Amino acid sequence: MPLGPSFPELASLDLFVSVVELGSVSRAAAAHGVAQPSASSRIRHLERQLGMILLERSPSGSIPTDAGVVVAGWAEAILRSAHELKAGLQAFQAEQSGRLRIAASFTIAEYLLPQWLGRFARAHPGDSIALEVANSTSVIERLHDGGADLGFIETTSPLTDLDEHLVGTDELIAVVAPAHPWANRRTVPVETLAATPLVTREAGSGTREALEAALAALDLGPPTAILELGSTSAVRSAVLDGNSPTVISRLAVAAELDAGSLIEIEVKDLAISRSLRAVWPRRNPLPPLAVQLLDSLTI
Amino acid sequence: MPLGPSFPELASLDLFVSVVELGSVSRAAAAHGVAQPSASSRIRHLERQLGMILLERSPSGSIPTDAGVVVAGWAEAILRSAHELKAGLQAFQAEQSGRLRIAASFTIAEYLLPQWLGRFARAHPGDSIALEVANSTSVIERLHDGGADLGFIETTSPLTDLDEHLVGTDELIAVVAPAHPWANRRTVPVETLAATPLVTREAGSGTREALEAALAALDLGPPTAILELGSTSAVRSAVLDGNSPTVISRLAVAAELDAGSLIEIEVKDLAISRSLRAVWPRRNPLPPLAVQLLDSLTI
DNA sequence: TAAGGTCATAGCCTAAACCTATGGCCAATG
DNA sequence: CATTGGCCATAGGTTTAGGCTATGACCTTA
Repeated sequence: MPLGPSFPELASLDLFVSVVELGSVSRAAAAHGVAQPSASSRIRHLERQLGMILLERSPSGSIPTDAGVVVAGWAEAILRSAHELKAGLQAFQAEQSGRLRIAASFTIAEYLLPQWLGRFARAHPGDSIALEVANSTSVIERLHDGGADLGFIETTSPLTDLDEHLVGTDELIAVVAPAHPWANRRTVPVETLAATPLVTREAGSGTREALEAALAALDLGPPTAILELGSTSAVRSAVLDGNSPTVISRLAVAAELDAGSLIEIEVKDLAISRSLRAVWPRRNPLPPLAVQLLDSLTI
Repeated sequence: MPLGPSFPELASLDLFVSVVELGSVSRAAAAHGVAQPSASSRIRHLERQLGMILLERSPSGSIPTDAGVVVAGWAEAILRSAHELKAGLQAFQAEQSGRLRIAASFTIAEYLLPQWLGRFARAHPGDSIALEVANSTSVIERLHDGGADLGFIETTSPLTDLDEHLVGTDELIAVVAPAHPWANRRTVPVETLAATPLVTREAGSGTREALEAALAALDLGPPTAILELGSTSAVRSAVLDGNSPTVISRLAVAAELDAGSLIEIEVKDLAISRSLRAVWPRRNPLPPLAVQLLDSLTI
């Protein structure tokens, strides 16, 4: 669902948070490289959008009202995510030039790395990090041919010639919308799942292949697809307001499970889990920046 | 630090995520209530800002490129926070009209409630929640005079006539920037802390009073203030690039501790911790919506 | 009392964003 | 094979939002 037409812009929230931090509109304006009247006007516009007074102006500066303090706290959460995106983008664009070159698989790059890189970038300003997103086999290839210093992959198979470090786990789980009949049962036999039309990713995707392999191991055929979509997001939102289940990475729906907008269904005898590992060439010494990144992940 | 001049707007990211979810620019445009060419142009603008192709266009719709999938995942994190702010704002503005009226103290409203309300609002669309922010004694007053159904406070004192439920803990801790001499020691005696000029909140603030009370209990005088600031944010950023310690709520600096941009200093013999409690009038039955909210906090 | 900081207002101007109308393209359908 | 109906892109015109400079009113501090 869209955010609505009169939602404040990131730039305005950013400016407002700066005002709160720096204690005056003028200083915040300077920090953002705009003229003071512009900043003043933006803040007033923001106040009208939100329908509340955020700052108490005085000739000696501006301090936030009670409402302002609260809104600033909320805005900071948004800005934190924005900085994470920025860090991720910079890593993306650095590509070949970085001091630390990371290759990561899809799921990790999408749901975990932004947070990790965001933290890391704030703690190591000035260090540049390059990020390449690929599938697991390509990640390993990049490590061997020297195109990357550190890799992140999800895999079940043993690794040769690579040192590794466990950084998390992922799991494929069945989920339905709260209105679905399964939502009250919370558990179904695997045969029922296999016989139910699912929303799925397209044939050939890692998620779908893992599911089909797990079913085949139980002598069950592949599930029929009632809807076949090209991205995890599309699958998720189709399940959110549709009435079909899907089997999807837990990481991709963690927020929805938390919020209760999707319900996890336990499937008896079906457990598809993958370790998330940091990997690097056994012989090459790990660059110092990589060591620090790994340290920051294990604290 | 500001986000930079050419950071994508929230509206553009929102639109792009919709395109990924809905599978076509046209549908996303309709969902956002703008004309298709406008949406198309916004997306192209976004692509030029980020310096990468996000969508693969075709006469049958648009699907994200690899980079697009990753960026969409990152953008979703920002939008999640934005929706939390929106939920908080709506609760703020509902004020008297809501079906569930919450009164919360500062720290909780700023650092915990947005997340809680964000989840809750997504799981209970249509229910309106009113939020009032005040200090702990006012919160209790609001419960007694019927102005609020449910309160959230941090307190150490026992409560009369109120039922309560523990929802977390807060703690005042000493922190310094990584460049500060204490950063390597990680621990100092309480006498040293008491003798060191600190960045503090203004006199009368809850944080400062709690610190002074804890020091007084050890027969130590109040700390001298090298800098006295009117908001938690201001204190935090002063410590971030200054060279003085502060004593501050752990919740307020959790992200910075994670990132390593602030270092926690253990102070021997000094432990100032407060329980965070949900409270409500003992006699009045808790409204059903309040029960559901409390349930969602304890899962 | 003068100086230096605060924020607000006024007036102008530019640039960005929107809309409607149109055209090219492909896929599904008769 | 042609037609229809979805998709996206382009063009041109209009509006609006946001920026800047210049100025004024106000308070604090030296």
